[in-house]
Amino acid sequence: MFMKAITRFAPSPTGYIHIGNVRSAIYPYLVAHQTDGKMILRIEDTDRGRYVEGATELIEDTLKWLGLDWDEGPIIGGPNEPYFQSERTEIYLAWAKKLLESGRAYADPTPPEKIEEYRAKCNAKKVPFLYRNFRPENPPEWEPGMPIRFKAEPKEYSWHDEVMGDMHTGPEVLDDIILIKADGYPTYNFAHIVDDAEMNITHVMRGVEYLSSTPNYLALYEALGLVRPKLVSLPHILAPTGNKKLGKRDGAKSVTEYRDDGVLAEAMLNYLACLGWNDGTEQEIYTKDELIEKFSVERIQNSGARYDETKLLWMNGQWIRKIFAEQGARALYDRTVNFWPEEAADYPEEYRVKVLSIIYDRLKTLSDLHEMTGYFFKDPEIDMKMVMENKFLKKMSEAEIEELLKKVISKLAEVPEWNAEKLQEALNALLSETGKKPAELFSLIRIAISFAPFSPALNLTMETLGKETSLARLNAVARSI
RNA sequence: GGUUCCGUCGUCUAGUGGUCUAGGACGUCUGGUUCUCAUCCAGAAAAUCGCGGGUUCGACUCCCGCCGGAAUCACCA
Repeated sequence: MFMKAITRFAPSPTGYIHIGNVRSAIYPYLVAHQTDGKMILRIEDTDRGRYVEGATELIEDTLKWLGLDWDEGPIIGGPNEPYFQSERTEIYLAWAKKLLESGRAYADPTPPEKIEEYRAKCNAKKVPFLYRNFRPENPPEWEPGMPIRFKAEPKEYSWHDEVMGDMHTGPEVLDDIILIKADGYPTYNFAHIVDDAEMNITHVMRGVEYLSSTPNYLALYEALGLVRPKLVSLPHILAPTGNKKLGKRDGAKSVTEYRDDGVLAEAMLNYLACLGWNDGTEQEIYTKDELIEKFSVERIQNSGARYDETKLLWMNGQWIRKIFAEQGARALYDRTVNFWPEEAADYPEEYRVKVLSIIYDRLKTLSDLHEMTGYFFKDPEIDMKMVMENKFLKKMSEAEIEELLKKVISKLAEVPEWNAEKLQEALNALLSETGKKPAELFSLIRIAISFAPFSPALNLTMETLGKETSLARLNAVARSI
C-alpha cells in the first residue's frame, strides 16, 4: 500500500509548455494518481520581468488537453489558496523573518555593482565566487527594499535522488542564496521550499537542472526544520540534433501546436511518458490508466532522451487505429471536426464519417485528412497527363483508353445495387471481359474518379462517392480524351 | 575552471556476473496482401555494450583511470 502522494507542477508563466518541459507535469500527475493522492498546480510568477500575459491560460490549456487535471490550483481553487506565488508574498516574508530571527538569514545592503565587483575579482583570480566570503560584517536591520540572504553553513550533504541515486556534495557548493529580492518577491529557491512545505508536497519532481542547487535547498529544509520531500530529478529531453536540451531556441513547438497539427492527446501523452521511461516489458502503447498503473519513478532513465518526432507520428497512427477499432468510427470522427477540407462542410456528417472510415488507416495525423479527402467533396480537376503517363497505362493508346473507359461506364451503370460487394463483382467481371491486368484497369478507374496520388480500395471509394458522382467523373474523363 | 550527472544498434530502450554469438520498438531495406498510398504480415541490415586496465573460472553487468557529452555556479526559474 502506497502512501498518498501529493505532487505539484509548478511552471512559471513565461510562455508555452513544450515537449522539453511537459514531462514535469506528466510524471507528477501519474505519481499522484497511482497513490490516490493529488497533484497541485502552482504558478511561479515571482519574476515580474519575465511574466508573459496569457501564459497561465496556455499552461492550463495544455494540461487540460493532455487530460492532466489538477486537484488544487488556479480556476478550481483549494485549501492552500492562493496558487499564484505573486499573491503569497507575505507568507514568504513571514518565513524569511523566522530565519532572520534565528540568525540564519540577514538583510543585505550591498549594492549589485559591488557584488559584480566581487565576482569579477574572483573570476580574475580563477577562484570560485562564493558570496559567503563577502558577507557584510554588520548587516543592518531588515527593511523593505533590502534583499534577504540565507546564511549558509558550509558542510557536506548526502541525499537520495529517486532517479539519480545516492548523491554527495562538499561544502563548496553551499552559498548565501537570496531568499527575498529587493523588489519584495521571493526567489524560486526560497518560494518553492516554503510552498512545498505549506502544501505538504511529498514528491518534488523537476528537471535535473535543479540537482546542483539541491544542497542549498537541503540547508534550507534544515534551517527551517522541515522534512525533506522525496526528490526526483528528471533528465532533459534532447533536441533532435546536437546534444543540447530541447528548448524554444531549438524550435521546440508548444504541446498544443501538435493538437492543431492533428496529433491525438492520447498519443502525445503516451509518447512523452515513454520518452525516458519504460516498465521493463515490451509494451509500447499505453492508455493513461495503464500509465497510472504501471509508472514508477525508479524506472525513469537517468540520462537524457532525444526527441524523435517520427516515433511520435507512428504512435499517433497507432492511436488513430486503436480508437477506431475500440471506440468506433464515430468516436474517431469526433476528434476530426477541425481537420476537414472546406468543401466537406456542404456534405452531411454521415458522409464524412463514411469517408473517414475508409481512409482512417492511412492517417498519420488528423490533418492529413485535408490532403487525402479532397476528391470526396469536390470534383477533381481532370489532368490527362496523370492518365497517359501512369506507369501501367502509358503503353495504351488514347483510343484504347477511351474504349476501355466506355466499357467500364456501361458495366458500372448496370450494377444492380451500388455497394462495395456488387461493385467488386462488376470490377472482377470487367477484368475477365477485357482481359486487362488489375494494375491497368484499376489504375485507370482510380485516377479517373480521384486524380489523387492515392486512394482507398476502388470499390470502397466508388461506393462512398455514390453511383451518380462516380459515373459522372468517368464520363467526364472519357469526353476529354 | 569548481561541483554534479550521464555514456548499449541512427533514435527510444531491455539487460543488476554465466540463459547475451546482446532482446524489443521507431526509422531504413526486401518480399507478400488483385491498382496507388497506407495498414497488416514475413524477413534483413544495424551495437567490437565510450576507451584502457583490473577483480573473477567467467563482465555490458563489480572496481580504478582516462576520454567524450551534459547540467550548474543570477536580486531567472
